[in-house]
Amino acid sequence: MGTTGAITDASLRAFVGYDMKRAFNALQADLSRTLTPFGLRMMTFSALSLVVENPGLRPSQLATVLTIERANLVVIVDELEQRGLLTRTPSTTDRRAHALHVTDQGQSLFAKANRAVAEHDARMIAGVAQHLQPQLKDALRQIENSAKQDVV
Amino acid sequence: MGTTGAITDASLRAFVGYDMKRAFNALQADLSRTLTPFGLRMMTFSALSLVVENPGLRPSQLATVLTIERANLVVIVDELEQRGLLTRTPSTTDRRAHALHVTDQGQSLFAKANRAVAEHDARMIAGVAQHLQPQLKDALRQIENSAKQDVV
DNA sequence: TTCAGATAGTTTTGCCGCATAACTATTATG
DNA sequence: CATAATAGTTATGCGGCAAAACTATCTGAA
Repeated sequence: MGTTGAITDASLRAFVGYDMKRAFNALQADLSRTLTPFGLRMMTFSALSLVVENPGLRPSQLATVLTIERANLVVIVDELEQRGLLTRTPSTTDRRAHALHVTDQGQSLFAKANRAVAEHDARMIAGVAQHLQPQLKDALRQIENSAKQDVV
Repeated sequence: MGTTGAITDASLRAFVGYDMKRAFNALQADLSRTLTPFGLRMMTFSALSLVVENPGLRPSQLATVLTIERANLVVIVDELEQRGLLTRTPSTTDRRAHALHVTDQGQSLFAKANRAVAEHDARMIAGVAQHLQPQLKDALRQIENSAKQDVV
């Protein structure tokens, strides 16, 4: 067995950051399994969702919302475009820019994937008391804001 | 500017997983800045903390607690050992195994880093109502468990 | 009006986190 | 005692992500 008895991470458990890392890692691993049948990853699913919700979105805007660099978005859009899930058409008003639109095929795949993700998310949060669920989301958004403002 | 008006991610915001990803990413970025002055990353800080708390821990046990593969722990321990923060000594009872111990220098560095991380963590959670903070941690641990059990 | 600076998209490169496979040395077990 | 299991290690590769450098285009101020 071990050294003497049980191993403890009590010191780290004092940090909400540690709890978040563990929860998110476990959730992410499980979500990946949910998305694999659709040929999607977290990032490609999120990108698809945002283009569905914001037709005509430009790549740079999408990168901003996803908080990743434009450079990294290129391969994501490449992948989705090559699979015929979205289109990249030149902008009519700005010849530098492109407009992103989801194809019918992309819409269809997204609808199915979104249902699966919704079910997955429900499973994840099921163990949290109903009345605490909105407060949990509020707390997470508050932490996101605290972390961003802390940059200063 | 944009396409028409504001870009929305309301569809993704319905998922607690999305809120968690964003919160964790922001927190992690900020925590990295906190740890940089100590020459530590999240992973090396966590490893150091666990060895401080569990002297004589074996690498395989450490990997299990950190939920990473033994193979990846090697480089982490290598790094900490080369910096003189911990020692890797042969186990007396099992000639395959090693025992990890933090050096005085490691203890000293960890004490300082731990204080900085504690302050960082306090800033992160400061925006969450005091009475909700323990419930937030409970919820995160519950989600971690839900995600792990969902593998089945 | 023109030209310097900003912006959009892209390519390249590299680091970090993490998984898998394969290997050696040692221990445990049927 | 032979086989299986375990501890540590090395090598390899993928995904997420950042930084730098480049071209094409747009914008704003002298």
